[in-house]
Amino acid sequence: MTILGTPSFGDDADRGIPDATVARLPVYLRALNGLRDRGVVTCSSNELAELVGVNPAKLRKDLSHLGSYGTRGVGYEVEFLCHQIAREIGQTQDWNVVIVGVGHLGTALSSYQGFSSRGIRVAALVDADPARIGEVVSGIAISAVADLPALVAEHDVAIGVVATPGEAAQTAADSLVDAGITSILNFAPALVTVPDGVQVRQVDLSIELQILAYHEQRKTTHSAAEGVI
Amino acid sequence: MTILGTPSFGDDADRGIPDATVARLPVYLRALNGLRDRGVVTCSSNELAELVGVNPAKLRKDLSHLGSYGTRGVGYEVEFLCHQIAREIGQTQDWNVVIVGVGHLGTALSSYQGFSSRGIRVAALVDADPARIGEVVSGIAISAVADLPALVAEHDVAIGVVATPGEAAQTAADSLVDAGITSILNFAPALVTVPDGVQVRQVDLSIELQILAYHEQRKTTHSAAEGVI
DNA sequence: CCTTGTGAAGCTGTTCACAGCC
DNA sequence: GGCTGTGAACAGCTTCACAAGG
Repeated sequence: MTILGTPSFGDDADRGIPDATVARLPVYLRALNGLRDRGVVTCSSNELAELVGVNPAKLRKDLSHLGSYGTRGVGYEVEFLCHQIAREIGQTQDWNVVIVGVGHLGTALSSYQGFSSRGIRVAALVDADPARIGEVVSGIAISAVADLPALVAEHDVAIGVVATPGEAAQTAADSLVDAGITSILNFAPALVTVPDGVQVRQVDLSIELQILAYHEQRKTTHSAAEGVI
Repeated sequence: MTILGTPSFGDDADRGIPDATVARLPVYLRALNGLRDRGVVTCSSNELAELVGVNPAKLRKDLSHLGSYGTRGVGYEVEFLCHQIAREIGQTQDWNVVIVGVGHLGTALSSYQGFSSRGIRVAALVDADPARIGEVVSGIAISAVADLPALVAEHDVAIGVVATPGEAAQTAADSLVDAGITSILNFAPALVTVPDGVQVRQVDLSIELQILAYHEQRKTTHSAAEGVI
């Protein structure tokens, strides 16, 4: 879950799809890919909604933002819908990313199976530790931070991933911005600030756990004060 | 960001804090801890809001759900507010978690600095590969999946983390449920289904990247059709 | 003065329910 | 008949703006 809002995205009233829908399209696409791989040809909104755990009406409204790609009385053609969603969220092209920080987390990300299967290619790894430069991780040689601008240009990198310790996150983000990156995914447990026009999505693994902990706590603190009639 | 809603949380109208607020409290708490460590005694809603990047009014409304802990004309006392938020989100006690799947991701999570600093203790590691049982990772010996119920009981584990490959995620979740776990954080790129009463939060690292890719694509596809007057 | 706390307004997202079409 | 697409109602969250209080 991404916590912070994305204030001031720059361009406004275009023909944009609602944020909430954009966040769900990849989920739909994964389910549809699964169906296609199993040879399913068509699929109703009810079936797909059940599969991904959302309300069927919401699913239809989401899909309606892409166009009228369903057939009344029948449903959606799986193959065709896959293609349309993939086009909309930019999965027809591969996206090259660079990971800054090759610790445990960076290593895990560089070999994350969820990336390769979805058009995301880890094109380069960068680490601040000079001793690690040249070391090969997941088939990629680690480069120096100073090489970022060259790497970005060479591999046409559009997105930077910060996987450093918290203290180094801001420095890493700054290096990415200096190298011309305008979209950053930050896994470090720290808030980073960037210039206007640069997108940051914050993924804080401990916050997710804390949300679960909050609900757990409420479960146990539940035997307390019950309303008297 | 967590994508899917959390339908049917079981108990409803209690005195619950809105979900959106719960998701932000840990962010506020981190910022406040930082301020406290730097010796800051009081803090206005404007300052804190600026720090974490939210609207000041939203911050005040969020905090008002905890009680009236501010002083008009002055602000909030940092130390006191830390304590109140920590109490509310259950950070006064340590939460023990078990990680299922000790690949790169599981290893990264087991040593994630963001956990230990926030009351989350990795109490046990479990892997399906018999060859890895007994191996020590981040100071913890890997156990067998069959030992889950015993581990959960012994360490009073409240939350399970799934860090397996996608194919194994459902099996891992099932094992956790069987062991009595009712809160699961799933990092595998796969949807898992669980019985009613069990909470799942899905963290899909590639979805976050795809959302960024969508916005990147819109930036570049922008030179197209501009409205004619 | 200052800043909090909060009604009220506004906005975004969700759900319902049904018309339209196959 | 079944299912999509969508207006309309609804719910929840955000923002404004200001009264209340130090």
